[in-house]
Amino acid sequence: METLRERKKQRTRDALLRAAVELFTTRGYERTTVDEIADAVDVSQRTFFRYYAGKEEAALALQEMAVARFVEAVRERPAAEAPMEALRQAVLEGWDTLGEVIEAVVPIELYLRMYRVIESTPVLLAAHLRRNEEIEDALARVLAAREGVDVDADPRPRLAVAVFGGVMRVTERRWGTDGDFSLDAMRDMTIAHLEQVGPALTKNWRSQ
Amino acid sequence: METLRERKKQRTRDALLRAAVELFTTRGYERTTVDEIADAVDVSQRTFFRYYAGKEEAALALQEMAVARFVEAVRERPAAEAPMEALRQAVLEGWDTLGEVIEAVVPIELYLRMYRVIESTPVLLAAHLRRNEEIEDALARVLAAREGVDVDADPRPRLAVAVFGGVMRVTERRWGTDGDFSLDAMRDMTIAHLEQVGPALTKNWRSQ
DNA sequence: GAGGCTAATGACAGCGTCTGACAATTGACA
DNA sequence: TGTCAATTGTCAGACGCTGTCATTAGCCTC
Repeated sequence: METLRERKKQRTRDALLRAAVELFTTRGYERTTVDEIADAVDVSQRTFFRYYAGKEEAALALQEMAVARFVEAVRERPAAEAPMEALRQAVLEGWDTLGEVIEAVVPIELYLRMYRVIESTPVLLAAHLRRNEEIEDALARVLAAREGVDVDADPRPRLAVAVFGGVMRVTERRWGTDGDFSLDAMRDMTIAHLEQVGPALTKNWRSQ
Repeated sequence: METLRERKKQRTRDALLRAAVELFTTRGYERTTVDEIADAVDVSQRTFFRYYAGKEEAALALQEMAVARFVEAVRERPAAEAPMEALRQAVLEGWDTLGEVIEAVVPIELYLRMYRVIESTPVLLAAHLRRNEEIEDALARVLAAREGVDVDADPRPRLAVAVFGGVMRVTERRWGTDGDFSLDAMRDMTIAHLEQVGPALTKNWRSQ
């Protein structure tokens, strides 16, 4: 079992995250200060920075949990699967099991609201996109290993992952701005968009 | 002809940009302060912020010039061209005429060095990626108009642009880290990567 | 070409993020 | 229980950025 010290740390860590997300989703990211977050948990500002490298990191922490799950899912996909299909299956798995990961810390509802905050806050969106690139890099390595090619010499792993990432970004954005803001809607949109990539690149858009 | 006031403003604007890029590429982005930039041009810190919204904007200003050119090139492509081909031609045009745009303010050499600074500085890379998304949005509208489809209802314009953007990002990254850091190398790599997108998505990587 | 008008600048004060340093507190473990 | 190490609070300060107001400098009219 864990030591008392570790449990205490985990508790303040979670409390800080909860307080931060709560404030971000109500008052907005820019208009909540680190002092307010620290005060809400009754710790010093300095302590906040010991748990999170900055406001940004706290704002993206939930996303990070979901993403870690997704990358793990890709790693565990059967080696026989084609690269794009492995990514597709893993991301769908991710959406289906999102609840388990998030609910351990905050209600899923808060996660969804936080999503929109990220999308509508320039500095957060920027940080989110940069993080996406790091993930794409990791995924390219996984795919390259699966297929037995050199990720630094052969551009195909990175290209495939970049295309997939691009499609997912389009999906994310439409999800955040369109009407149906549910996990099911996200699932359906993911499938639909992945099916239309091919046609969008090659076919004539007007003949429809 | 321009008034004296306008010429003076343009001169300080350029001087600030030159000083900023000069310092960023030698001392590094994080380790140069706004005060240092302002001092180098002999203006107050407050004046710097009147010309550039922040350090970030000054760091990305050169990129911004090149990108504006590229978007304009896409707009002027013949309407008969297929979407992806229009993007391809425009970006190649962009690389070929880069010198004209940049040399008006700083030597092209500085632009190339600044490129690597952006790529290796987390906050700058993040801002760069977010800006890319804004550009992709604009491009999607252009393509949609060309093809006569609704950009909000039909996902294909955004998907096509996202794929193109993803490929360009992979190219940028390899360009910055690989050996040959010249505009010609960038040109060749762009062509090669665009040719390999299709195969990377559909074909079996091992049968080669 | 003198004077009034307006735009540009400088100087100053202040807020918020983030870091380093040191002292005080609190849990771990013999 | 007493020692050691980890965690926290406090303080000082750097840096980015903004609002405010007085000062300067170009512009335009009479």
